[in-house]
Amino acid sequence: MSCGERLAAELRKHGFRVTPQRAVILETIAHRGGHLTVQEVYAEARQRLPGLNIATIYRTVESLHHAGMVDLFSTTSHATMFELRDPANPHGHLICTICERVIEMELGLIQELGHIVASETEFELDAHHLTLFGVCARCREQ
Amino acid sequence: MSCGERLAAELRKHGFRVTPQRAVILETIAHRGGHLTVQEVYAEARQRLPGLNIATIYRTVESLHHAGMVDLFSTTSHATMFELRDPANPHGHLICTICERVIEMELGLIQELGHIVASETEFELDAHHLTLFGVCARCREQ
DNA sequence: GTCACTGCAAAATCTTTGCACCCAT
DNA sequence: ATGGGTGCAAAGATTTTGCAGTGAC
Repeated sequence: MSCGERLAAELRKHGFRVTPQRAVILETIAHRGGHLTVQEVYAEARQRLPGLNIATIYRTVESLHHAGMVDLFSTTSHATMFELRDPANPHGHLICTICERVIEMELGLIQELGHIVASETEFELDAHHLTLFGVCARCREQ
Repeated sequence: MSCGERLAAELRKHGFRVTPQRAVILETIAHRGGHLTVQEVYAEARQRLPGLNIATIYRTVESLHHAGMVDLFSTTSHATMFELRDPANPHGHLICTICERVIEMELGLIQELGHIVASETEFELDAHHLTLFGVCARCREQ
């Protein structure tokens, strides 16, 4: 089963119809991987499917988010970012407030942090989109 | 020295002119305390100083942020939030992704998390505006 | 055939910017 | 008197929404 077919099956499993728009959007997200903004997906996906409207991207991303297929997170700038949720690789994000680079954080570390926070507060971190802000090694040297 | 005078002195120390607009904006922030959006400050401060423009709030907040007097952080919705930086009480934020409530996190906990992250990555968390997303106790019960 | 989905256009937010005037220093 | 700060208006960017038509099921 190809990557596209797998995603289509995933869509149907969640009760979504598999439209050309959604196929292209999902393939774009899967192909680019990592961390994307709506604008980035729009720029790339419209080349593969001219006429694709940006409102469709927003609605698709929102739907996929509700279905648990993508995770959303905020960056220091104003755009909302998101990525495919891969059950095999849950992770978090370290975002550099200087260069805005996004670094992935291992599950083990997230769980460690989650346990500490849970033990000292009544708060339960979401391991699937834990996002921390700070300064990366590269920017700290400068 | 009153609260207003202290903030005015703080402004001058950073090389800012003390205008009526800035005085009102700072007093509003200090009075409301905690976590505010630009729109919230605008709504309240314009009542005290009619004619106050929202662009002034944005410019003031940006200036104060550069001077280290206020911290900015992102929430799940689109508005940027900020608060006065109080050197006597550095802390972080736990934001509930369901009710959007903002809970303060103690410095000790932040430092603990910061050490762990630093030891396992090359990333240095900013203790003055560490923000974590998750689900608060109240929402988890429902 | 249904109705979820899409494109389009318009609007709603949030934020930034150019410019002329004003006032804190 | 200087130039940093402000108001105003306009633009920019991101995101949402109403509506009519279309295509996946």
